[in-house]
Amino acid sequence: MNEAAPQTRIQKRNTRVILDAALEIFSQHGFRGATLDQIAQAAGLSKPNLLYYFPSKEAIHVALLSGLMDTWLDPLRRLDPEGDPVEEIVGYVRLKLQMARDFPRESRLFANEIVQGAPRILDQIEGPLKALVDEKAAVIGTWAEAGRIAPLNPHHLIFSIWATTQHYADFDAQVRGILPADAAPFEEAETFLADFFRRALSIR
Amino acid sequence: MNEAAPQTRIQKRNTRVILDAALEIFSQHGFRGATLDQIAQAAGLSKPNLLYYFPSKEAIHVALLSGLMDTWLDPLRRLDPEGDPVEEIVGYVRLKLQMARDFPRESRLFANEIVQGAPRILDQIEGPLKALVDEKAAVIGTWAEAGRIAPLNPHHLIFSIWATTQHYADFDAQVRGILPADAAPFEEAETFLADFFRRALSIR
DNA sequence: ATTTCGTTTGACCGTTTGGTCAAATCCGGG
DNA sequence: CCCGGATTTGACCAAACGGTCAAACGAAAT
Repeated sequence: MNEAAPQTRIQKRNTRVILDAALEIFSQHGFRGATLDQIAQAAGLSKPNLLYYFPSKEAIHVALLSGLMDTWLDPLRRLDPEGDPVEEIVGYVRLKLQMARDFPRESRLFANEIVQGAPRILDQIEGPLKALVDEKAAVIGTWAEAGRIAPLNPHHLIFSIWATTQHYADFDAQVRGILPADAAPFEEAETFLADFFRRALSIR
Repeated sequence: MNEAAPQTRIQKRNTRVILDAALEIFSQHGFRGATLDQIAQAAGLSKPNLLYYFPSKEAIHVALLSGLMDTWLDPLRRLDPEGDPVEEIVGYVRLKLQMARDFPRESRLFANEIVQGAPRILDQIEGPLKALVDEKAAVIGTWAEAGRIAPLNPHHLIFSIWATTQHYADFDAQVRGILPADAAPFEEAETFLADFFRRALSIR
């Protein structure tokens, strides 16, 4: 079997269906809390059929995580060293919040994994993720040194952006439990976070 | 059995030992990922002995969550309406960050629970937690209206404090994977967050 | 029509898991 | 020292779980 090149279109379709179902289940229950039967049912397939496309439960999980990592990092990659510093960062905040709104399952998948020590993706964190963050932190650092934004630790600034935006996906249950029933968390958050980061960053 | 008043001192000791062991295991693996055998071993007791003190695995989990909720909310309760607005809020940030540093297991326990939809504590969130947050948000709201801090949505300001501080406990694996090996995440975070919130809040 | 290869499944297996129970052990008060 | 209730445990159970396998099915090509 040629693993590098997935062949038939039915194979492509089923792996997609499986990964989507697995995302739904894993993000809701975590790796250990999810069962192959649940994933199989959500995918509309039988359990042995799942294991025809993926060798194990863990293989599905790993495939999900590494396949999603790129998408997840994309907004940060777009932070432009040539742009206006405050607008670039606030724009990144907005993009990240939109991702939390539009892809909450992906956010919770990572959250589940990292809260439990990131056993399956620690190497990806220490490798490509760290490299990208270091690169962009350096950009923000030069902005700070040039006096174009407030002098704040760039790495921790990035952490604060991740924390505040992903909060609305990962802790959705808490946010909605506290806000009034008719509130629109993500719309309110967009206004708040844009103001908030703009105030913290701009030099006056 | 009188449930309202735990009797013997051996009962008190063992329930404490069990809850501490359960905190360790649940916070590392989540509810579904933790096993009674793991908890029993961590507590130095046999599995049937655990179930002599608690009727079920879920009962241990619930006891932990509700017992910790009070402690967890204490810093917010101390936010003083009569104090200096910016200093009160920055002080709250500091306290919350210290809790993340000193009680990461508690933080991760809640994180695990809420990420998965808070099925076991949704009523506590919508009840006492919401009440306290609404009360303190109102205080912050009057500060904002009086022009003593920047005009920011109080509820979302509180969310941003929770998100940024708990991030260092819940996503510790990621933070340490990205920061240099010799970094001191919590010390850096204290400086960063104090500056950050002070800049965002203060009127200049 | 037959071959061939990709796909699907019912039945099954060994292990793990939460929980039970009767019997044994411990321990303080009389 | 003895008694009765509190405590502890080895043995056990049923269900759930991840995973296997041989057999059946499907469809396209010859």
